[in-house]
Amino acid sequence: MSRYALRAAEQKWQQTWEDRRLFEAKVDRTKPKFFAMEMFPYPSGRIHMGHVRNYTLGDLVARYKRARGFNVLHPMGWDAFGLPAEGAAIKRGIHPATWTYANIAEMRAQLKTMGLSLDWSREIATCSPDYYKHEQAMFLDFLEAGLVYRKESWVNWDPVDHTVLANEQVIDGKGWRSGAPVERRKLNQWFFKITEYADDLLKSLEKLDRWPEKVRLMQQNWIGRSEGARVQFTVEGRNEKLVVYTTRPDTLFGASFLAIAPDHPLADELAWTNPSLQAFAEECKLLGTSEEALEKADKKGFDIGLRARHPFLPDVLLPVYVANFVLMDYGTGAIFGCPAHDQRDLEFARKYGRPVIPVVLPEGADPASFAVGDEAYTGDGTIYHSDFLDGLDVPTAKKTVIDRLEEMGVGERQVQFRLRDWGLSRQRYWGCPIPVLYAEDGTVVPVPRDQLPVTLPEDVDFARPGNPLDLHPTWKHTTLPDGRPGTRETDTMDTFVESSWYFARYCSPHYEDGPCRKDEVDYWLPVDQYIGGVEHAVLHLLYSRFYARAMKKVGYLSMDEPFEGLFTQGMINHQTYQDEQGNWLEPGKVRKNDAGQWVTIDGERPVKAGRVEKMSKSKLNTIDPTDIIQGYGADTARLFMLSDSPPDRDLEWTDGGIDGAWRYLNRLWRLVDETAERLGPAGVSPVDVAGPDLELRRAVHATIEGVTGAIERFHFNKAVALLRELHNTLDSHLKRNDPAPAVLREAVEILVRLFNPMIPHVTEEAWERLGHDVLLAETPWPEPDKSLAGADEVVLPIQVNGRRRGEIRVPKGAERAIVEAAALAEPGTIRAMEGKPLKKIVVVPDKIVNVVV
RNA sequence: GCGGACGUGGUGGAAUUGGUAGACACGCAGGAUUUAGGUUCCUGUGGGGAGACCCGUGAGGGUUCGAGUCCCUCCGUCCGCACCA
Repeated sequence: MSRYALRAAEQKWQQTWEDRRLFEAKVDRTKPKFFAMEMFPYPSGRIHMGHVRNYTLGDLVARYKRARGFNVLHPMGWDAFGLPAEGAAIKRGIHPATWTYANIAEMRAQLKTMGLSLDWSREIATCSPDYYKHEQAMFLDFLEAGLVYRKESWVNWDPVDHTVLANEQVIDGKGWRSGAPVERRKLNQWFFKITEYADDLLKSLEKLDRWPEKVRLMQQNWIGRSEGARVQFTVEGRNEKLVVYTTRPDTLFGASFLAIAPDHPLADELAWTNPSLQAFAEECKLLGTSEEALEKADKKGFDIGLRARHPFLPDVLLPVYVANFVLMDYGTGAIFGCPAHDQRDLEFARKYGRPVIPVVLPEGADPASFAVGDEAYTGDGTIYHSDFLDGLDVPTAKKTVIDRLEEMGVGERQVQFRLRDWGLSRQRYWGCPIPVLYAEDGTVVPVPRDQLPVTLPEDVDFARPGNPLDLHPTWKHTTLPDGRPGTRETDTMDTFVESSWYFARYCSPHYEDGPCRKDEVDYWLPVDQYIGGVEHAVLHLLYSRFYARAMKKVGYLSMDEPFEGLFTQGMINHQTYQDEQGNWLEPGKVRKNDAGQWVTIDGERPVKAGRVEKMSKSKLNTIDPTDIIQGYGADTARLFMLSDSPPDRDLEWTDGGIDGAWRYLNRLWRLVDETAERLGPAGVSPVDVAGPDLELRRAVHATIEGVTGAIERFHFNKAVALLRELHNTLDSHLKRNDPAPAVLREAVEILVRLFNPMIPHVTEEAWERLGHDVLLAETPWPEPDKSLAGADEVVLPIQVNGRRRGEIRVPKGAERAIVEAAALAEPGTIRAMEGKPLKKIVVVPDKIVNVVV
């Protein structure tokens, strides 16, 4: 069978599956359901290797579960809103919709060549009004339920993309797409109240036992729960109190100053009359928030002249600073500084000459001489210098001091989260319009439901910078329900909103009357296995968990956690190449010369082979999946993706690897083709075999068990290895003797069946060649014959003092005395014992024997 | 700085609860078939030694009859978070 015949076979089977609507899912309460889902792609134009890996993994799971008798839902769609479409519009003068739908068509065709067991009848595109009208309706539901609100706030402004970014989208102080340093701006923004669920989102992580530990930890850190207290300070000459947040109220007696954020309301107010304070605050805001900047940044403060009274020490007045290291959006935007027990406070105190008063005495330290040097003491110990707290340990002191603050009415216990509400407003065109209107006085008026969807205008000018919706001459001007003139909200939603509920839409993708049909989502959800990249560990995966809760609250869903099982795949890497000038070179433009050195393919210029890195356009180390599928077939690409590297680890793309997969497919086909005539009739199981045939049968059934277990545990590389091992075993049987036809048929068929979820085309072709009428895709997963599970005899390694010296063959489950005798009689044992007396003999039944002398 | 993961041949990687380290591949070497080869087949392939054997899972120590696996110290690589009070 040539490679072109293989390509033809792939098309044939893809057509057959489609014609028979094999993968279209329906509710069937007689079967257990299984919802297999991979992260849907952004329609950028072409699929890349990351998609191939993702969908190969998901398809293996879906096909395997189907064979195991599950009613499988395995859908696909398009995360179709997003900024690149506007980029294309600006650059090439194409409307974002045109560009997006053309990309979808292209990528759908590419995906179809992979032979995925997808239910294409459920395909969705989030940029379609059929999708986003439900998103708008849900927005109004959330608004009524108090889960969405609007407020003026400081936002992360991306000066290149001209839009606001969520905190999650700011990486090292830079926009996650543009890479431009983010600026701070004050704008009216819509927010999802994700913090309302902060506690639940955190606690429920424990129940997600089929999620990677790493992802749960990242979310835990992101939500960032801390327990502490709010403490009020009275400020001399002012009426209102200054409230600080602290997790160390036990160190209150060590306080030597207060500090507030540069954008704290008090700082803002004083800056009006104090130009140098204003200058200082401006300087702080300009300071980058990048890693390096923070590393180098000095602790800086500005004494604003106010004095705050210590709540327990009426004689102590603490100076109030504006400090560059205090953040407005965490806690209250104000802190008390206790230099002895906090490193930042210490640096600040040393610089501005504030006293350092230790109040926690480390165990074993001398209270008379203990002093803090360059490092603050943050450990446990005994409280001292602290009046009514003296002698307590740290946890008890925290409790005691908060109780006292509460009694005095100057503070309270407070749980604080690092998580902030999800700002969803984006000043962009290609997104879901936020369905609200504004009266002339600024009052918010929800768009009446019978006016949904609010669709995007098509005649848009992308040439001018800024929000095209806002710049549109007429679109935003409209009439309020009561007849007064009004304007539309011109911001669109963050594109993470669409991906936060698409799993629910898949359950009833054509339902008109709401985002999802209750009976359908109740049957299919939650997603049993979700597969995608770890880069979404906090963004998408946290938003979706919030959204499921919100949808439950307004009555659409019955569950909280959308993804019961999560698997995060590794990246695809490839070697990088550079010429002498440092220009990146494509893999196809370099080769190894006879001396084994890398050179350019033409001019013999030397090439520097660099690190193996994630495939990226900028480093030109990408391989186009379509080229591989055209040249070697989808099964080859799929087998390569599953071989060798565990799916959660990075995979290095190599030509050798793809050749290896290709050669194996041919070897598998050859086995089927060459033995097909010698097999017994289909459907007859071998019985009462002995000798080599029995051994072969045992290997076959052990492989069924091994492969099944490996797939269940996502050890796909192991599953491939076990199958190749069985193939090797079968080959050696074929060479040494002639297996009985029924035994040979069983071995070949099991090999083909176990390989089917990985390489569905060639195995389907093989199944037909083996004389079956029923499609392999409709054939159940094989069951191992338990009676073949164990051999009668086992080979036991014999160790002497922990070193392997020989082996014995004994009946399985042999008595200890027999095993010991055989072990001690083994020539290798006798030699290694060197006549020394036996001290001890350890026998692990059917495993190992260790003789100790 | 904080949190986490990992470290096994030339390479990717195997090794249920501690029980024959290197499965399965890639690569390499030698051989066979072929007009040819992105072909197939055979043999070998952790290091040392002619050999019985010795040494080997980042380094060092420990527990154990037995450690890649468990404990301690150190080194290195990668990932996430980062002035979060």
